[in-house]
Amino acid sequence: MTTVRIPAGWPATEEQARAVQDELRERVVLDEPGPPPGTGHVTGVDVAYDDERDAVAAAAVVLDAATLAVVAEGTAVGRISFPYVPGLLAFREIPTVLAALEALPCPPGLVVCDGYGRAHPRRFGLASHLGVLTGLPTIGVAKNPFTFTYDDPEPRRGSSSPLLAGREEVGRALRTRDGVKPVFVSVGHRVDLDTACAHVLRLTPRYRLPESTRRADSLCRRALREAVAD
DNA sequence: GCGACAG
DNA sequence: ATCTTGTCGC
Repeated sequence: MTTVRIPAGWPATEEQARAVQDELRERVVLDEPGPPPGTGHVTGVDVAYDDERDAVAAAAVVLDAATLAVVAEGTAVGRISFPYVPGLLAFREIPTVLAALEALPCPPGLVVCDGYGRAHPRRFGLASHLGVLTGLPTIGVAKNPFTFTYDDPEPRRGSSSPLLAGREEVGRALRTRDGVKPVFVSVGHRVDLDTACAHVLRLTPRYRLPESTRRADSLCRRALREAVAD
């Protein structure tokens, strides 16, 4: 496991952070379909916090996209780099997530983030930001609709409805299990929305949340416990 | 002006 | 995110 330092020049204020988003947003690529579902690698990333001890841990778990078997894992720990501010989540999560990705022994393929990509007040959520910084294809899968609106999708797994910012479709409410609350999918970088949803359905053969994020979630919690223990 | 608000 | 046991249900 690697230890991260907060990058030099990392934004210190909300105003600076928003300015970074406005600049990097220009580099998002939205006109690529993305990797074909069921092929190559899919990597889940997630972060856990101990605000009390100013500690953060991130995990990246690489799955074989066809079998969902774990291929590789990477973790990183560090100090909290930014407070939680809705719309600025990336500045809290990205330094440690980048280090966890760099700790991997193999290419991550598609990266699945816990949160949003295009479904964001300035259309530049965590998944978009991570995609631009790494050049990797990324998508966001969130558990809540944030400030956006949607009509409840049909009850069957696989049905979906637009996630709307006014009249603009910024993502999709996607039912991954029969009769269970949908997840909220949006594109990050170099993936289109239909392909993103197809990936999420392949990643949810059993549970509401993608296998990638479930695995990353348990790994980063374990990494945080172990980091705080010594 | 006052909430609401990804993790 | 995180604090947290048992419990209802498939």
